Amino acid sequence: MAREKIKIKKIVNITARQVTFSKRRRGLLKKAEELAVLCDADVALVIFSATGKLFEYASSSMQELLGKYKLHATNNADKANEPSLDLQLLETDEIRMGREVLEKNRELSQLRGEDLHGLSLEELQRLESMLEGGLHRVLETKDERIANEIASLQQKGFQLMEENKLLKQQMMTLISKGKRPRTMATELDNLVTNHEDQGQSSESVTTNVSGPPPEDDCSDTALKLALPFN
Amino acid sequence: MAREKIKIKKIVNITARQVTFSKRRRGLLKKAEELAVLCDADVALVIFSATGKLFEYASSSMQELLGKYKLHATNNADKANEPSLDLQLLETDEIRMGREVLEKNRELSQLRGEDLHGLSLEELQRLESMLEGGLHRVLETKDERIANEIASLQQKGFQLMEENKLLKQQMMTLISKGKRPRTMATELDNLVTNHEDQGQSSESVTTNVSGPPPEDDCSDTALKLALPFN
DNA sequence: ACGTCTATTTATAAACG
DNA sequence: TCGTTTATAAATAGACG
Repeated sequence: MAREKIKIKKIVNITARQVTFSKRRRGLLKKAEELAVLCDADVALVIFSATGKLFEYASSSMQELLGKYKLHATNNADKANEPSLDLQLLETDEIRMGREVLEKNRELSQLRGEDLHGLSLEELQRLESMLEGGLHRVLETKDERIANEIASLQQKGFQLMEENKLLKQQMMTLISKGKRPRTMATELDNLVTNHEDQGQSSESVTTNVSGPPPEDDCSDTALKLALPFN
Repeated sequence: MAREKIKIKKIVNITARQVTFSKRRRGLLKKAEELAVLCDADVALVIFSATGKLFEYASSSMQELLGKYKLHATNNADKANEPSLDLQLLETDEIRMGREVLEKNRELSQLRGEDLHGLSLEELQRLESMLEGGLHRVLETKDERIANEIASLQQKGFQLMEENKLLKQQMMTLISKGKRPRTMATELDNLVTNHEDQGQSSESVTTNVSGPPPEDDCSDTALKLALPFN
């Protein structure tokens, strides 16, 4: 309900669908709560995303509400059916779930290309475009992720080079002054504090620098810093 | 949300509360349905008025949805509570099947490329090769099927050409002998019996030949015979 | 994915019949 | 208790970062 009016039918673009889902979901949950508060009503709202994630709101205990609902539902159904319907419902639920499992398995094995012999040409086409779409989106996100990792590595590498340059300068200064470290701790103190005086974009680096084994040379330190992302 | 802004707290005036309830209830039900349709989500909404009247919406079967909800709830609750949380419906079969459905759904939506954000690079690679494999096999069987259809069509076409050639010869023979048909039936009899003496692989054709309109020329007959496979 | 912005569409509070 | 109207508050589609 904004910029453009939209038809109320499944949004085809997956990204747009997910965005709309998260916006409208929040709106719906909010309105459910408002109704419960304003009008002193009992409200239970259960939402499953297409991907199976669960979102819920209940003005009181969800269990309680669902129990109450079940009473109403079975009461109304009893008018048409025999009274022992509750047990029947449970059975059919199981059966339905069993069917669902079978159906999902068939779909999965078709997508894996395992059980294609009963399918018409049209169904094969449908499978094909579904697989192509999925593959396309997988490659997209993979590429994106890889690009990010590369960029991140480059960034870290650049920071490390800067670090190393500074560290070498500090070393040279120390050496040229003829100083000799009394303890490793004090030397490191000097390195860090001096570096903070000169570096501008060094917050993240200085945090990482806390307490490296003094025996390591620079390249080894670089390796350690590059590791923290998988 | 109109004329005046209102605080979200219980409306004291009873009449106003009931009016607001009926308005907002309709709005909420509408929005619940919109969310389900737009985003392909499963939505269940249960509303009890303060007076105990029931209003509900479910994008599919309410029973199914509530079953699904119970599974999620028990899954999450099991982590923190002892398993005896839900006394009524701890049928292990149901829960196991439900878990299976959830799992299958997740897999399916990943294969469709919809829910890729939680995945590692390795998992993406695995998805990619699975999709590629599936696509490969689908294309294979599709190509195979298409090749078969083409070969079949060519075969039939060849047979039909042979048929036509023979029919024309028969026609020519009849005409050159100066014969004139007394009845259509006898002429057709001649055509068919003569043809069966010479043709070898003509079973399927002769069965189709029963009772064609005699006004048709040869090309039209060929058209009719070419139809029976889709 | 998530937050922000903005132009529009929707929902709705109050009033009236 | 309803439906209708109307002015205003909210929700949100699309765009951007």
